[in-house]
Amino acid sequence: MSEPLTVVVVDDHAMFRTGVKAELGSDVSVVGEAGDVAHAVDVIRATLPDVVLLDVHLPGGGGTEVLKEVLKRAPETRFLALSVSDAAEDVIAVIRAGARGYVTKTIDGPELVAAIRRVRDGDAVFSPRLAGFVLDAFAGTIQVADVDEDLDRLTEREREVMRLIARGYAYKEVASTLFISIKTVESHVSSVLRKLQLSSRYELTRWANDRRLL
Amino acid sequence: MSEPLTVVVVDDHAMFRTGVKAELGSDVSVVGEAGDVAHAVDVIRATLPDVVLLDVHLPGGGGTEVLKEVLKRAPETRFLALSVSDAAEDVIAVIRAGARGYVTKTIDGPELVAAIRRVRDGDAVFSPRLAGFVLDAFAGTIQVADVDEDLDRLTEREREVMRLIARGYAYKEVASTLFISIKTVESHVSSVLRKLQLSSRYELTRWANDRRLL
DNA sequence: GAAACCATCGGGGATCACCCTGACCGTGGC
DNA sequence: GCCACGGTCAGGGTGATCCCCGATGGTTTC
Repeated sequence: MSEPLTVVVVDDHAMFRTGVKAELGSDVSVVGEAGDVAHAVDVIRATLPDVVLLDVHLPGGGGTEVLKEVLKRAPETRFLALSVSDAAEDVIAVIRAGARGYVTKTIDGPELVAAIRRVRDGDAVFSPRLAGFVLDAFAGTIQVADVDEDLDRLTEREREVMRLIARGYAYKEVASTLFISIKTVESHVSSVLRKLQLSSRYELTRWANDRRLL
Repeated sequence: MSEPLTVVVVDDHAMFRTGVKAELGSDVSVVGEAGDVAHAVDVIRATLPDVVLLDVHLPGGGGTEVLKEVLKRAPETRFLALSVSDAAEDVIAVIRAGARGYVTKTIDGPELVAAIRRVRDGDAVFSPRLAGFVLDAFAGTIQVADVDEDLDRLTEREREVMRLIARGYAYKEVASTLFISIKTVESHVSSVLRKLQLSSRYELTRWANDRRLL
């Protein structure tokens, strides 16, 4: 297992880059480094490393800019985000942009080497606590809290009707599905729209879709 | 660290459930088990375990049904999916439904105990190879390919109109936003619906929403 | 037992969504 | 010069949506 593992380190603090290189030791070969977005893109394109260690907060647009630019041309490039931040929005943004992992800078040398190897092998690597953010965002559970405030103000019947309307059923289809008259459907829809402060069923579709109620 | 760790095992094979219980040993207390969706929901509601071990393929609707039902009433329940399948769609479906982890049945006892603990503590747990699926789906890279085929057939103006319509704007709102007449909007909407083979703006809203075009 | 909801309906009407046919103009290709 | 296409618009139609007014019967709350 002594394939040369090549890495580019992108971070705006030179001292930190030096520290990373020292910690990585002889198992990993740092073939390039950069301190801002433009240089990072150039260096990565020139060296084509196995893995890019990428700081999230970077002058010139942030780490996501580097991801976008590089992946446009070389989509197989693998990125491991390395940041002091453990804020959900940072993690989610960089994963959305295509990073294959995210670890905080509290990580030690051997752990970082292991993480780099796993990213190189196609795995995804996360500090345990961070993985939760990603999955929450993915499953949409983050927004669930404020859904209920609105959603709870609907009666059971209104929710039923709302679900069908949001799915695109016409009033008369809802009516025959629920064995009630069209007029009753209209009346429920009116209540739903009023309670949710929406003005049309199209907004309702979007509302429900955003909250994955379909 | 000897808090009682309670678990419910849901799997349609009784023999497998027995095997899991034996493997888990004394560190974990199996407070309930079930072999189909309905029983699973009842048992989980009755026992409120720390973690539910959930098979993906289950008679009566599949594991996602259990997730939906239980999370509706008890959103804090934590699920660890346990399956023979490592297919991307299975993994993604169950994560979307709210599972906090996914491991294959090739896992051994101690690993499973460790995974259960981590899920209980709020972490997300994945077999390394599977994490990639989740992140790919999250970053939207899976669907990008077939979006463009349909989307590219729309003209620039049609795309503009489509975006506004899908957001829930009425025809006349789109008209005044784009400084064109309602009739022109109608005409573009017709083209969009025809080209995308959709039959109403509700479907359009969902189509755009699924592809994150909003 | 009144008050406050909820679910169920109706009439009537204004507006909107969607479709069809047909039209005009400008750009670009052949 | 003709033709195809994209963007603009019109008339006219049908059915759907949404709101206004109302009504009835049932439950729960005080």
